[in-house]
Amino acid sequence: MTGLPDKPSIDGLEDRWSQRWEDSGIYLFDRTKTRDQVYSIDTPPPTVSGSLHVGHVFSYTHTDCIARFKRMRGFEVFYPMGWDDNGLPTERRVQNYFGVRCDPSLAYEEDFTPPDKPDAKNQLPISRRNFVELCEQLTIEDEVAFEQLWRRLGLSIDWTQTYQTIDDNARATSQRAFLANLARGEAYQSEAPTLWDITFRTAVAQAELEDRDRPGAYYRIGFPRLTDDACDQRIWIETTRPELLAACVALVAHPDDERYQELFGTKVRTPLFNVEVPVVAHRLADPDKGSGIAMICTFGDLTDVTWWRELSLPTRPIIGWDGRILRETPSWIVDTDAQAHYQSLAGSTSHTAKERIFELLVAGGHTQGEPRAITHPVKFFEKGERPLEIVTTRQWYFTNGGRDAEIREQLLARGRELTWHPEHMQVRYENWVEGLNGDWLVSRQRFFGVPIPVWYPLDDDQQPVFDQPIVPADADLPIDPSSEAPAGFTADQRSAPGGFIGDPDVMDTWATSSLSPQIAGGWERDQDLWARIFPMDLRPQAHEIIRTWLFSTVVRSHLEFNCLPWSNAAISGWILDPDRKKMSKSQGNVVTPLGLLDEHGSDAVRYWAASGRPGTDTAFDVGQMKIGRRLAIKILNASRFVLSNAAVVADGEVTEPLDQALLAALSNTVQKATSAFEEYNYTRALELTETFFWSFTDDHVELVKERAYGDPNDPRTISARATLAYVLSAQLRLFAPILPFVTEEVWSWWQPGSVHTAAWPDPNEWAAAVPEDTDPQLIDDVAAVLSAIRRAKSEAKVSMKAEVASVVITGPAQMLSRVQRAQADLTSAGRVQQITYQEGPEFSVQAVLAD
RNA sequence: GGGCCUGUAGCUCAGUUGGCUAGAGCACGUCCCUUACAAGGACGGGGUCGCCGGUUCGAGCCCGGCCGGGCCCA
Repeated sequence: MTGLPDKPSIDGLEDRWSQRWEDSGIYLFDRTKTRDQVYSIDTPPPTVSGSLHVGHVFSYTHTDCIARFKRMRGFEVFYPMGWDDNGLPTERRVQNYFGVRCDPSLAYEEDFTPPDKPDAKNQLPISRRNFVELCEQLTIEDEVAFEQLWRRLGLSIDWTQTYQTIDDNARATSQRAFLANLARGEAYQSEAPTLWDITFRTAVAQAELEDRDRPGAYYRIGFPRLTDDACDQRIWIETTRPELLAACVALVAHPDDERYQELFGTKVRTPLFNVEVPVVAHRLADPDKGSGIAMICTFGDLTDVTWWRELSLPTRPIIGWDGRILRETPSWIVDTDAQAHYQSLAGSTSHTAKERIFELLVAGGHTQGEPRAITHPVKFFEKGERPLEIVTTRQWYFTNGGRDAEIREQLLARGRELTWHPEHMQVRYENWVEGLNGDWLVSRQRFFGVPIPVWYPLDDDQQPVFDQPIVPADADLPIDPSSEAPAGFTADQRSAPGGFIGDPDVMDTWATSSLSPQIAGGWERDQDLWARIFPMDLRPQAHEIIRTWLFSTVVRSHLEFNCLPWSNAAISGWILDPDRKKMSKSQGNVVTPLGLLDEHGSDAVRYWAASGRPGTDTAFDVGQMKIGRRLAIKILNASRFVLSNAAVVADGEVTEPLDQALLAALSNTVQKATSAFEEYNYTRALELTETFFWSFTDDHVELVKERAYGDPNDPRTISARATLAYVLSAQLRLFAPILPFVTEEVWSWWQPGSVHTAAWPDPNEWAAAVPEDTDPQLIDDVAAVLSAIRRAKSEAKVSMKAEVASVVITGPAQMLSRVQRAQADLTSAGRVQQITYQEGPEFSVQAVLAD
């Protein structure tokens, strides 16, 4: 006990207590505990190449409230923090910051120092390993700042369990898991049509797609029929991508479409390029779209890919990896005029090619009218700015149920096995899994990521033998195949006939972050730790990454361990700005988290965060923080009052009915708040606690004030003080998960140890002090009378100290008898000279003020 | 187009398995400088629970339709 301050303040509590918690190590994970005693949390690693915003503060607070609750419930909480520094955002920052770019073909330079003056236009090419080192260097600075913010916010993280998604451990874990998938046949390579971002020049997975509405136009193109060369009967199709005409492999209509029945099985000729293509039928052709008949190209969209695959159509690619029309005239264009047409398009972007081909179509009379403008959804890489193309490349995939009904069923079952908070978020998982249209494409043609840990032998013609990948030994992980040689080879055999090459690609960011339980929990690195924490208890995260992070983590765990990675998923909502829109970047940057914590105090900001229910989007509301701040101050002041009455004598006998009723009401509150917290509803728990607290300070404290000030040997005084002590202790513990700083401060005034390692209150804790038949209703009845007396004074515009000559209370007999048992407290709190009781059906109070 | 969530006081939100006269805080108004707290406190006004219909003794809650907002997926 450090004694009571004269003028308590909540300012400065954050620095003081976060330092003490660090010094005393109360959040460190105790490795002697076994799995059943542990509560383990798979914390989302924030992306470090940006800045934290209020949305982070919001959701991380939710998790911390749960962590603190579980800790007080007696669990040993495993609560690590990770930093997600792997991936594109960091790459771009490093390029700009240091003026370098990654060239994986270069060799590692030992003592590389980046240019003094970064030249953004003339970036210095460096090896992947050097590039990665710069990424690590830059992200460390961010991570320090992030950690400080989290400490300031009061997250009860074990800072010795921190990881980065690009550190040695994460890379080794990611590669180890990849190799395990490879050995079991769950990772495989395939040469296949792939969604491709032409800006970043990398493959993109289904999970990274987004549809954006873009203006486009239907171009009408006539295809002459082969059979009717006598008359000019043409098939008119409408397409939004006329520039792919040279890549056309067929026309397609719905099998039931009456208009085209006679055409199925016949052939037509592409205008301008004179290539014969069949007319085919497929259920995916939409009779209501355009003219109901469409051209199939290599590849205009994903439906083209489906048609190509299901109808065994030829492959006629004309788009290169840079998104431009291939320069070389394709072999299937044989006619001289057709070749000339093609050459007039070669090398141009799809935009230019589109304009050019329209001119050609007009000149040749192959089109009718002007293009018909429309707005249609176009697929984009979520981080990209140009429409995706589809190109055929060799890529690595993980099985994820997208092509295998059995695995899909198993993963759907995992989704049902998981406990979702709130429940309805499971639907998003189901929708996603049911809508998968292929396996998980994990290879990326980027640099700052975890390298795919394989090499390929080169044959005598220097051609890689892709189906015989060379894998590293587990002990050598992590490896970088672009700078290290596989066992049995020397470095100078790289790229030589009979030698080897490394796989140039890195893995998708999600391929590594989907292993966050494995990375943080020591899988294959620290089996002792792993056995104590896995499967984990909780995955907290936002709802927009259910399809990515949550799903991919379930996939990896299912494949590797045949179980769920955690039993609960708590999905947090978003922060909305006052216009009900998702808090935008510009808004978020104006309101910096640190500024908020400075201005309102951490407890106040946490209060605001905790008032947003799990899964519910919440408005950014400074008003709510002000309420939180007021609550924290109120806790300080009320506690000071309670403790200044030497209420520390907690073992005194509780004899007064009012006190007993209060303790009974407290038990109700504790019981309800506990259930709410057990259901991850920290908002409800807070609300219950807060409601009890305000009636405690407004009514109970006022009622017992005089009695508490009385003779320390008077049983009535002892009862008051003992009750205040019970109630204060319980309330501090109830508030502790939400308001860790102010509760710890008050706790330190009179209790040993930390409130955060104290036991969560039990509804039966003070049962011995409360007779069985105690009715907590007494509290509400007395409060109602007190309130009526105050109303009389307020209406008379007199001070609350004013004397009341007489009070007549009318109400049902049972109520009157309850009030009567607290009469002495009532008369002293209301300064009432005389109380009389009158039985009646309706409750009413008549107060006559003294002169 | 399909799915999910959501609509309650001027604002932000509670409202348990359907159950007396629908709650809280903020804001607003009136009052009170009271020995825990004036950056406080007491008291008060304020709602056709989005709209229409149905089930029920009884609907903010359950069912159907419509309207508005949001998200996910096509």
